[in-house]
Amino acid sequence: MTAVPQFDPLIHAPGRLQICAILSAADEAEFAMVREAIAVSDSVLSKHLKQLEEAGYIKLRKQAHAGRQRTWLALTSAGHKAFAAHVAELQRLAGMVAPAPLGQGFSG
Amino acid sequence: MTAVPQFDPLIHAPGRLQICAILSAADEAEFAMVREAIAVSDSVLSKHLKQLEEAGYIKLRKQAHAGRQRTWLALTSAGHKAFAAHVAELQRLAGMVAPAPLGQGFSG
DNA sequence: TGGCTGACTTTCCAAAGTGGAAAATAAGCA
DNA sequence: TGCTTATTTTCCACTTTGGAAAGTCAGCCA
Repeated sequence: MTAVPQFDPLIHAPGRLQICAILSAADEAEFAMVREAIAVSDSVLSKHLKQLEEAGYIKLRKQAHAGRQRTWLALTSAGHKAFAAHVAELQRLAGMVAPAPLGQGFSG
Repeated sequence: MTAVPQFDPLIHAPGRLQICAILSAADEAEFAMVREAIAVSDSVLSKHLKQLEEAGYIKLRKQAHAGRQRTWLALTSAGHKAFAAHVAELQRLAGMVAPAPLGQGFSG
């Protein structure tokens, strides 16, 4: 029985899960936009990004040539894969809910 | 943009998410079975269950008439609802991923 | 009744994770 | 050089999580 999956804690943490979700939906997102989307401080977002980057899940692109320095975030292919895998696990959980009346032979 | 959901931390924690998943799949599950399924110590499981119970998400049934005392766990309707809602949020994330054929070639 | 056993529950404590403020750093510009 | 904007680091507090061990409770046995 493999019904109970084990998640990637790096992605599972709410904040980072949200970051990944945003990046998964958009090709790229700006630091400030993400920070506001998940409602955390600069420092916190920066730390999350660092973790994701060190894991090779995202890539930071600093666009500094237009006067202002701005950081754009994007999932790497590894990041996409990891996130997709995590979501797949989650969907397996979802599958446990939807179907229905299991749990009949649970007397042992 | 409401693409970024906020999760119920009580359910989102890996251990408890797994507990809920198990209970969601079965009508009832035994303490020891769950403890082994999620690979934690008695004390840890007990504490998780206490939290879920205090939130009204699960109910403990002590069946002590057959000689040994055994505790059976089951989600309450509130628990089912909360878990389903959480999974729905998760599926919204999944929806952000699914559309595209990921996993093939990502030159990111 | 007293003691034993099995099945949790509680207490105590260490380790990890998370969050924010503030200082530090980087890049471009006056 | 000094200012400004944008991010990163450091420092620190708080919460969560996990396990070991002691405690509790119910039923059995002598």
